[in-house]
Amino acid sequence: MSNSLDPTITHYLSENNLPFKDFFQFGLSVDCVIFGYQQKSLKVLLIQRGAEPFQSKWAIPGDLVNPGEDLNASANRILKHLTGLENIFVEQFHTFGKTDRHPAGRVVTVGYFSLVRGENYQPVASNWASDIGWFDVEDLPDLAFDHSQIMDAAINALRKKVRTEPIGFNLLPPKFTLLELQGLYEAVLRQKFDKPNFRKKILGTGILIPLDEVQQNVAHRPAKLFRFDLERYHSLGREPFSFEL
Amino acid sequence: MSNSLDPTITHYLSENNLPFKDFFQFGLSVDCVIFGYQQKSLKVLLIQRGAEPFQSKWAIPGDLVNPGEDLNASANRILKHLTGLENIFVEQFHTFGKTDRHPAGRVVTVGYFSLVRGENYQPVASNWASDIGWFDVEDLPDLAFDHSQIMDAAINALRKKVRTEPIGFNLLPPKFTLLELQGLYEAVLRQKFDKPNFRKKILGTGILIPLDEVQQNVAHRPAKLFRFDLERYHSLGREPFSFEL
DNA sequence: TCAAAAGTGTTCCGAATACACCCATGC
DNA sequence: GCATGGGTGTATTCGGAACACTTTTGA
Repeated sequence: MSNSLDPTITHYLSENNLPFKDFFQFGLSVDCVIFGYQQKSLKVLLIQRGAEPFQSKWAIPGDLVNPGEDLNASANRILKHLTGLENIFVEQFHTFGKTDRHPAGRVVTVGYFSLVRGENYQPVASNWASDIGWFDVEDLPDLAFDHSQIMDAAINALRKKVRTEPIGFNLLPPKFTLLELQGLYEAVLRQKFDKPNFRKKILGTGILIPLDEVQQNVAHRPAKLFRFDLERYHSLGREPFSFEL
Repeated sequence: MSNSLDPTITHYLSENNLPFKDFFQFGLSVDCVIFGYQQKSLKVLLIQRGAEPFQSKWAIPGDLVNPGEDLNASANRILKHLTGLENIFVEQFHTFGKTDRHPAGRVVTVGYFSLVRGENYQPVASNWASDIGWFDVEDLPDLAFDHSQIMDAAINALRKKVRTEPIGFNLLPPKFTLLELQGLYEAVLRQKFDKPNFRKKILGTGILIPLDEVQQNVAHRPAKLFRFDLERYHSLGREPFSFEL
């Protein structure tokens, strides 16, 4: 990475009598809202801060971006650090840059949300987290910084995205039943669906592959297992005009 | 804005043997893709760079964020500066932070897109633009930096948003005909619509107010004028489950 | 009277909805 | 047997697509 200056920038700075350092003085962080689906509820993974400011407050996991690190790499690093998982679904949704959002100075944070399966993560104690845990999205504690606002935006982004793209599968194990899938959508969208119609709709898309496997050890008729077919999804034509999703 | 340090940050830095300055060394800019609708086509406003790097290349208008300035304020400042307009539709869509995206160093840019009506702007020459002009989105020149990528993302964000929320009206004058509205959607979505069905669908939403006015001096039956009713829109219940917009 | 665009009505079809009903398993 | 969830079929309704048609203006 070069330290030479962009003539455009220097020109601008001298025109406006501004010292150079003021313009490369931003702190940059990534915050990652990690969603999970457990006990038929949508959950988020939060950490409890181990230091001031906001010591002992719950917060969205995040970290400063390293100077030579891409934003996505930063988000993946946080996920790896916290859950031990790699190659999981992660997506940027909004950047928060209010001047007063961080008491230490101008720190702009890029918000990501991530979807992980079940509880198969490694909770890792760290220097910046005294505790870590899953919270129901319907019952969240007060959060540090502007994290409540970031959380709201993340949940809205998830709800919006889940309606138009088949990302919900990232919250389920690779093999799942249709009623598990329905429960997931009901939890995310806070909405009940009719079982027969849900089946028809999902199966009608052709993006689910029925497996030759069924549930084991259940006190009722065992359900057939399915898996999501990403290839078939991509080979579909889409997007009618709806205007009001 | 305080210059005191976040103990979390300093702790982290000392733990990792990293100098403080490395973490507040980010440059931050805002790039604003300005869309317009003219001659039945979707256009964007570009500037021609007056300085290196990428001198004389076309680029998305943007600027460094001032230290005490919110991101949205920055976007609005750029719009005001370039078009003379205030209070116009603007929305953040994505943040671009590849380490090598700017030759001068680590500059992260927050992408916004904006919708303006017709050509009622004041093209302003400036120290960082040698020229300025509208380009058809279907026929764009090579752009400076990673701006082609940013432009693609902006167009996709607009297409996605225009399907689910009534933002298209920001590209039209306050009073418009249904066929003008239809032409706008056709240009943005690259798709033809059936006139009778389009009318029924739009009118059926109840978000358009018919005015007691018609077109003047047209060589055919003059069309009724309508305006968009934001209040009525907000008082609507929405969102069925579509999964495939 | 003709061109051009505005505006309406009707038919058809497929998807979404609302149900009623049967099936397989563990206890 | 019976409780529990798995799974299917059908009738109805609603909205979208296709398209034929009439109306109003300027030239």
